[in-house]
Amino acid sequence: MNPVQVKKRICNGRKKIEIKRIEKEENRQVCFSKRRKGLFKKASELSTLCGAEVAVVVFSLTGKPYCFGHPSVDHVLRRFLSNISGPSDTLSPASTNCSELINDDQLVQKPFWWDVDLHSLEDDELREYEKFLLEQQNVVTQAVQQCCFQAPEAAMEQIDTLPHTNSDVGEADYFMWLQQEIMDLPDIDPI
Amino acid sequence: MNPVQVKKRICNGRKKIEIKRIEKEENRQVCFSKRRKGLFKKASELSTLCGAEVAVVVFSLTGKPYCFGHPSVDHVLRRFLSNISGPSDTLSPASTNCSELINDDQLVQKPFWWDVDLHSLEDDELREYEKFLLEQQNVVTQAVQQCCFQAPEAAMEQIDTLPHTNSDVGEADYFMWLQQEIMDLPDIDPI
DNA sequence: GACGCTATGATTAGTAA
DNA sequence: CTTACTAATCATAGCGT
Repeated sequence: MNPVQVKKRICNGRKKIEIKRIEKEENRQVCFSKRRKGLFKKASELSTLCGAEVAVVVFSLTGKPYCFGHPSVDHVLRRFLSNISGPSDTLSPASTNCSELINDDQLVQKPFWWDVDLHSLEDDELREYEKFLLEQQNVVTQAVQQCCFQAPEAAMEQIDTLPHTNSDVGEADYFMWLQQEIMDLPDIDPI
Repeated sequence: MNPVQVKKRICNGRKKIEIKRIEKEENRQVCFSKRRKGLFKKASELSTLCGAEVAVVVFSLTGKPYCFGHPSVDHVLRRFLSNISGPSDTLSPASTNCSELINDDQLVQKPFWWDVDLHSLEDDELREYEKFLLEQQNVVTQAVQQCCFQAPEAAMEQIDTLPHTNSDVGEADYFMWLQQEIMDLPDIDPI
């Protein structure tokens, strides 16, 4: 090994990585390939060591799909989807093989689709989510309080002036529903 | 630190791992918890660094589901399932144009995945959602108040005793994040 | 594109609290 | 069920091939 090579080797090694988008196209490509491989390996080890069922699905920026699963991607996704409820239930045929889960009411706590895995959120997304919760809650509590301590008609007006959510999807429907709720409930316990 | 402790510490450290099922129940449990966390972190890094879409679904031996996804589990799984099930799929049309969304950063204001289309919810689901918001909000506001008016340490303890969400998925991660948030923010305006 | 290399940072097994 | 700790092992960035 000559001195030049030694010097180069010294400059090698992983720098402390900053977790943000890699701008350089080629580096990003290489990093994706390596880390995808590493991710699949980790998933494999987890399933082997702990007897867990794992499925991983990855889409590259170019839209190419990669997947890993134990005992199979299909098996795990079917099991998972059978637990999920919500508007996306066009996937229901996939749940046919999960009778043991569906029939066992004791064991299965069926999480609603809005039961968020907060670990998956980036920091800014978490802050946005907190903000979202605050606003939504503000709307609900104020509306209920209005209903309890004032005339329902006043509550109606109040709702329209409340700070809304950051969602443009279904917002109108939400408030329509909320107003209906307040009208329908004769007695609401103050919060 | 007494000599006994020192001796024990010397025996610490990771042994060369053999990738096979961990027989000892407790060790397997701990290992699962740690490696699941690590797996999700890796997945998160992959999506951030390389702009990839990633979904990870894990079932523990006890049947408890955990999931991670960016931009969301649902999004990635829909895309995946629509890809493998062919053009005449049973999925909603909304899932077919993912690549367009991704490539058009300027035009598309990508809605956060929690921006719920409330109109699509059944009545009981709406009530559940309201309950979910109330509980989540309760946790957040009380925690923030604790942080503002008491010592952060007291807030930490308080958080553990707060009513949790109805979600078993990611609950622990949420509180982990919340605690981290409170520790990181030097100044929080009281609500 | 993929693979080999290697210093370095990241992960984690075993354990105790 | 978590969390902290430490040393041993692993993963990988930036190279070259």
